[in-house]
Amino acid sequence: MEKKKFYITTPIYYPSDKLHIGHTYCTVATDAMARYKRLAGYDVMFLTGTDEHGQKIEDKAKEAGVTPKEFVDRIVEGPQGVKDLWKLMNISNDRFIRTTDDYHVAAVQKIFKKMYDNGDIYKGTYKGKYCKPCESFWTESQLVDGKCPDCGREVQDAEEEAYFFRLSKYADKVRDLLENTDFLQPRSRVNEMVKNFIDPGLEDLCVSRTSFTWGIPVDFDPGHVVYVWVDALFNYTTAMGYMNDEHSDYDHYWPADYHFVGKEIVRFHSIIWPAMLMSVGEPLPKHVFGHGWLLLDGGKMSKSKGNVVDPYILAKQFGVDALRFFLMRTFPFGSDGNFSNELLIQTINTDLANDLGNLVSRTTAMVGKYFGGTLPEGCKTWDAPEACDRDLIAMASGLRNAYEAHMESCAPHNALAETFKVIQRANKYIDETAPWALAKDMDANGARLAHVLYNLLEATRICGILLSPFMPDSMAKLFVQIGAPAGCQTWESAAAWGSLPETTTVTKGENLFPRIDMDKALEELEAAEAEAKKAALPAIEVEPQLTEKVDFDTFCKSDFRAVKVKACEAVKKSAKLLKFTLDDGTGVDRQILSGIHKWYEPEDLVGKTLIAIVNLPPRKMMGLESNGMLISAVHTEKGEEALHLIMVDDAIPAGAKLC
RNA sequence: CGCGGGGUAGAGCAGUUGGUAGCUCGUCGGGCUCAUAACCCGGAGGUCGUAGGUUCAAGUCCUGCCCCCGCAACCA
Repeated sequence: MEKKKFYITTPIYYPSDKLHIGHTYCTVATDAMARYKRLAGYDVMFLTGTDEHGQKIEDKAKEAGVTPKEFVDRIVEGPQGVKDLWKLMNISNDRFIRTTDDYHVAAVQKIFKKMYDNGDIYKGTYKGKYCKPCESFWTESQLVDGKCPDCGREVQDAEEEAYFFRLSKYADKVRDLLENTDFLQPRSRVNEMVKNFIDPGLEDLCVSRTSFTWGIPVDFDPGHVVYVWVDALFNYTTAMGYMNDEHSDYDHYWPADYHFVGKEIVRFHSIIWPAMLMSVGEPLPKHVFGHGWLLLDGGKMSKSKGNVVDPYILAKQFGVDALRFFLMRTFPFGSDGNFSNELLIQTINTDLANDLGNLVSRTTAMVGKYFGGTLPEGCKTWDAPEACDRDLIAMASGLRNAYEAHMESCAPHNALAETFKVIQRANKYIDETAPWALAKDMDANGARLAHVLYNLLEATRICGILLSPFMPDSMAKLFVQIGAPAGCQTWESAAAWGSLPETTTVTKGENLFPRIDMDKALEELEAAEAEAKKAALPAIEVEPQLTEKVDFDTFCKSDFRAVKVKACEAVKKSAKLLKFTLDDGTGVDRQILSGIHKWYEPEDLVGKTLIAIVNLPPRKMMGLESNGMLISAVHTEKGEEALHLIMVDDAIPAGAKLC
């Protein structure tokens, strides 16, 4: 029988900046779901990608002095870029689409034309507010105090020729889809969409722009580019081969089973997307799931607040699997959650180190200690099971079904909670059966002991299978440690108690999840964040040039001279000051104080030829008189001030005037 | 203003179709020693924002009010 297909997507992310923990959250969730479905025997297609067009990217690229394509290339393909991040996070996407890919561009043009030909896209005028200096259109609601949100200047009414999509035509059908099917999940999002957007009446959607060029051109009307949502939303189909020959599995995988999206773009996916698909006559995706946000200190995470969390730092510090697990275990998938480093560490310690890691550790240690690593034959069965045996076996055997139900309703946090109940039950089982007591008389209790340990390995194995979509690498290690061969790592075997061969050999390996020292880890995190922040600063910065002019005479009044350092010493009790004794060509030593100890040691400067301005009025510093000022070049490097004394050719005699 | 979400033990959160209020951390006490100073058991601690209502029964349904957060065309 052919396998059932399952097609799931993440949003395509907007690469105007580095991705943060929020994007990671969504992608990890999608990945866990995809892996779960593969485990359960589905033919899975998992798509992610990047949405690379639009004004903002055009602007950012200009700022960086590169072309838009170069700009997105760096963020998508470059070091610590999008693809790097997904590789690091062990994301198992089958395909990756970039909206700048040729086949997608061509397909979108065809799609646009198709909707134009069938009358759902028409040419009209886009009325809005226009800011002349910024050359930007704004809607009424975007304005800040009635002024341009970018520059704060006055805006004026303006019209622009644009194409519109007849969204209004599909209002009733979309309403029906939202209200009477389980298309949009969780259910609470339905109200939000209907009340906010459909009830007030759906307006036609502007789907082209002329105010910028970084987009897919409308091929039959030069000057217009396709507005982002037509461009972006159809990625889910073009990546499968819709309207292009790059891929050929559109018929196989479409419609998508799930679009996982953040709650802020639910609207586009639940209203505009179905409407456009209706227009082109293609089947609708089965479900859109709008998940919650990760909040920081109860507020939104954003670049402008400067409070984004960097997944690279966390993964490096705690491990990829621990981070993946934390994200899925802690936050109810449909609602917002409060992210904190403390919570992350606590979750890792409680669930992974204390409960799971320790369970594996104590179990394998005992099999090693009491049986040399291999349990004897016959340990699978026991004639007179005790209550705790039955309880553990029942819980572990029933786990897969409970887990499956939660995964099917997109509640990975609950699936994990169920799994950890079994792990906790297993730890308790050790206390109840007290294997160390049984081991004292192996002749009498050896068989019972072997059975107890077998039960523990089995419970662990089942949990390991069900945790593997969340922590693939760690569970692979776990299977090695408990001696579970491939045949008993399957979905089927997760519901079949007793799958583990009786005489497999356990290997006590390294700790799967080391316990984390909270204070120390927080300190290290802080340091890593500070470092990252520093690295993000511009490499070299210099003071902006002055625009105010000085007249020539004023300039000439400044007397710059070459001077030679006869002696130089640090000023006592001063962190910064160096005292220079200089030959300025007059025959009388000149003393100048300069606050540059941070950059130079006095002994290194003796004999150098420097430049000083010599007709500044004398000034006292730390009780010493300074007659003039040494000239240096200053700039900022990675946020730190840098300074270089101007040193000139030693052939220049002391006292030579600069002009 | 509108719309959405939230207000549950010291902190952070769960609570599906209304039926004895749970979890993690912390705290207090006990047990165990196989294990990653981990594990197991028990105690203390909540008038479930507030005022009403429906009901034999409400954190859970209805109404009013108070406080917090988010959204309003491209930040998951």
